Amino acid sequence: MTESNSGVTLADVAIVAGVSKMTVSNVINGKNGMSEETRQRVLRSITQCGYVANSAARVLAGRSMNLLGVILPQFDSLYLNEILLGASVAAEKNGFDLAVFTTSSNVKRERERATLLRSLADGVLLLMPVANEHQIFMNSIPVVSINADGPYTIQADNKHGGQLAARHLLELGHTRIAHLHFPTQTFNSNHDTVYVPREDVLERRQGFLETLKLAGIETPSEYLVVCNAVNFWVESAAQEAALKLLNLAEPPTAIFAASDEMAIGVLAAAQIMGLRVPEDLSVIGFDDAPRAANTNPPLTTVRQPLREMGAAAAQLLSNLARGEIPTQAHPCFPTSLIVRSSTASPNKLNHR
Amino acid sequence: MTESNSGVTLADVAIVAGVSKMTVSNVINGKNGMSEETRQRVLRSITQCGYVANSAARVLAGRSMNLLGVILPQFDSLYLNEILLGASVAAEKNGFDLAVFTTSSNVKRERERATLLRSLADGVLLLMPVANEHQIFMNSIPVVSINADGPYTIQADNKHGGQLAARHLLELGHTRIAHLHFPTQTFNSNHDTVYVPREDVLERRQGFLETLKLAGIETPSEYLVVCNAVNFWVESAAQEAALKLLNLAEPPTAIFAASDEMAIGVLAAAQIMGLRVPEDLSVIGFDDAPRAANTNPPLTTVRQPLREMGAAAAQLLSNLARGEIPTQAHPCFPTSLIVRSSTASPNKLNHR
DNA sequence: GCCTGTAACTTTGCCGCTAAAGAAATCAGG
DNA sequence: CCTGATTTCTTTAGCGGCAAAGTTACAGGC
Repeated sequence: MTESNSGVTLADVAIVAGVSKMTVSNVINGKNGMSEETRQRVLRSITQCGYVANSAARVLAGRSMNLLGVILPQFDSLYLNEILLGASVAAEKNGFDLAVFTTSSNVKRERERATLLRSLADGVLLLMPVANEHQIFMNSIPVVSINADGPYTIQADNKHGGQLAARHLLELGHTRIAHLHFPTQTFNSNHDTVYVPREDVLERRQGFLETLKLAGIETPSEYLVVCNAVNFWVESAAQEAALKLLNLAEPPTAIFAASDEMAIGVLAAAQIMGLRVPEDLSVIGFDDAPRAANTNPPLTTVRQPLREMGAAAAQLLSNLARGEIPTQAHPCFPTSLIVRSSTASPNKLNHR
Repeated sequence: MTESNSGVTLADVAIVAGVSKMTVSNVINGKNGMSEETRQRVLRSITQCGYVANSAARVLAGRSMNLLGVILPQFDSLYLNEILLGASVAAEKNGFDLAVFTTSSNVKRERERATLLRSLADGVLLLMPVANEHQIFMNSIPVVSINADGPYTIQADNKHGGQLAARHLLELGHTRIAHLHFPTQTFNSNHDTVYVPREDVLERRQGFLETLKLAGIETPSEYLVVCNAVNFWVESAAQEAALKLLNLAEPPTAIFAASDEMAIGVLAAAQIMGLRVPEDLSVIGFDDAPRAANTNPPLTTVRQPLREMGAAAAQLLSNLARGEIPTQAHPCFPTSLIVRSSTASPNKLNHR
């Protein structure tokens, strides 16, 4: 019934239906100005030819695809996944669909995807970009970032988050507290020279260090470890880093991991070392990813409302795409402490 | 430095550089045939104007974007996530990037996205489609599906998976075994009439039931429950279904859930009922999603190698996109039993 | 019978880019 | 010095749509 449609265009359908291209176009787009008989004939011809519109041509001719683009490095991140979930729900509510592009943290690909979306989407959500892509979108479509810089951003109160973690461990009586964090610049798999500082990482660390300092605790440099998560194997990177920490002459009694995935790596390291959590080692994560509640033991963590933030980003983008001017360009979401079972007072007996 | 680039086209850059559009195009695309001096002048003009190419126009003019499209209902599925992970790695290895589109299980959106990708991507990975979108892609770009029908598919041995689950529970001595499964047709949020049977669900169930039957066990209809996962809240749907099962006059001593997410819902139901797993109730899942190892207790499950399957799909698509003819159009991956701690022999004393 | 209005189309032109063919200038060889 | 090859560009045409303006044909009013 349906014919080959490889190169079927409006023109082909028009010939079959015995009308002009324009009439076919009008039928497809639900305009009126043609007789019911013609409309039916055109519709029949469309099915007969197996016509499918060419989106590139449509876009070029000025139509919107009701698309919000998302650019992110990879899918294997609980953090990004939660944001994505929130964003997709909010986008749908606003009549937009999400088009998600991965870059593998490669500047060239990131740029290509940004270029593509610039002419295709009605707005872009830029997540953990490697380079500064804002100029690509300048004056074309709106861009929203999360926990990063830009004209429109959704922030979590990362500094407060760092403070919460530090305060919690201090209150439990810890004094030897280490911190695993992400690189303070974006990772770039392309060996180019484009790097962007990661404000969220810096602020989180700053809040943490400041709070310890106020309590009179100076954090030694070997207690501050960067987990260089090449290809996003954060868990194993954190595990390795934690093993080194725990083998120090003066090992920490508590570790503040910059993400729940890192914290899971730390839990694994503790198990390898035969340390009980929280008796021998307290572990606190960041994000409150869904898995955090199911770890063994359940993870104490600093929650940032990622779904809400993702939803807020999509909502902001939708508004901007419709030409509305938002009241807030940089909304900041609160972080909060979720106490579960991976933190406790340090076991004095077990100090080695 | 960089000017507004909202409507900057090749023509504008050409005027600034004092050359023709074609020369600018050639510079951008790394062709030769112009003097080094001209090339530099053009490059300078491009930066000066803040020119960014229009992808829609490029595509329309016949360029490939090196894109593999993925169409899926939503992001909140461990199953889809694992596939996505495998696919993105394999796609990158082949020089393609992934463009992932969500449909919210809405036929209209699904069709729109298919239409878009048809003219944009070099191949499409169709995951859990609501309707049969294959004709949209006919003779345009290759399509690969996973655990579904189509000209090219990646399959898991679902039937064998069902058999494995049944056999394992039988060997433990269970005779009252229930099965929670997905709807046997695709879910459609649009209230249209397009439905597609889900072969994977059917085969899984069939393998399960047949094995029980061979052991002389006839499964009563109230032991076969469909979890109608509207909006993909599979966990809570499964929890509810499990509660009903456990409140039957003759409750099952084991439940085979069609996915790990469902199994997690069952675990929650058991906890609510005050039943110990596996002492009072055995639970077996399907998929071997990453979370399965971290549940409480760790979940016995039937593994299907989702990452490998995703990777195989992307690899197959890459080959097809390059015009190669694959040796296998329907590779089938083995399923295997992963025994953890959520299954045990039924506790005779505890039979109520 | 002439003018006006409207329904039902068609024609033209352009969106921004690229492949292919054309043209002008330079250079080598006989 | 003429011819043919080479380099360095330019022109033309077309990808597949859509908006806007143009063209019929026919009905109705004066």
